[in-house]
Amino acid sequence: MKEKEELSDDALEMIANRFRQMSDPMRLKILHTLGDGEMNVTDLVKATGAGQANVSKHLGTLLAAEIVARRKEGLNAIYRVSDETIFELCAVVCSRLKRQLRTRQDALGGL
Amino acid sequence: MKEKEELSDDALEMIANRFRQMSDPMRLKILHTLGDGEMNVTDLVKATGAGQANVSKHLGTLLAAEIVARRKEGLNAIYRVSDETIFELCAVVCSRLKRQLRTRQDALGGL
DNA sequence: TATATGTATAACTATACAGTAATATAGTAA
DNA sequence: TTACTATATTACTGTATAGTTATACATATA
Repeated sequence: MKEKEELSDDALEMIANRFRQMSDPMRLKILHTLGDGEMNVTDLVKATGAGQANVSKHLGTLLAAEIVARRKEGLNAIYRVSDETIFELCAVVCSRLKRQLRTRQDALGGL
Repeated sequence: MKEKEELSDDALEMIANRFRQMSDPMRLKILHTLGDGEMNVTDLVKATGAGQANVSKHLGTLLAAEIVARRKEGLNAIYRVSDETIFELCAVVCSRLKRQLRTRQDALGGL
């Protein structure tokens, strides 16, 4: 009977790495865009306003982390979100942020 | 009627910042330790094996992000987790990682 | 074949930040 | 007062990485 799940340094590293994938605004933008459905790189470049090389690099890291998947269709590389838990994570963070901001507003009271 | 919640660059930045707080193994270790209950800095230093300045700095950023709270008792600064959603986030990531690793194991099949 | 298009990669720059050592600050005890 | 303890902060170093430019690679088409 263990009092609390122990976390090895390796486990902490893996968990931290997963969060690090989500810690960049541009990657979040790419993932949010892919939430609408699969898309090729060129369209992602247009949708995000980032440079092509930059988008490609972000997709590479997301692919390595198995957060997105890729299929080729002729010249196109079509990406999609393969790990739906990222939306769950974002939902938790978003609602927390909203609550936090609302609390601050309330703190201002009648100002 | 909007097709999908739009996210401003500021919102993306805030969400990314929250994830960034969770993207460091030492901060995760500190938070995991605090999961057992409130603790002062010296005990956190012992529990994590990190340097005092390092722990103090991490606690400072976590405090600024309102993930932990602090109360003073004499010389001691006693910290506790004030944002329980971080455990929710960790739980999602952990179960995802377990599933991912299990899938890879299965991929090896009878090897 | 040559040319154009979509994507990936290499090399580089600039920035952010984790960790450390030394010091400062604040409270306690002698 | 001085000495001690707990915590915070400052200054610095090294490393990781986001973004850019140029280029390479792969596939399609003329």
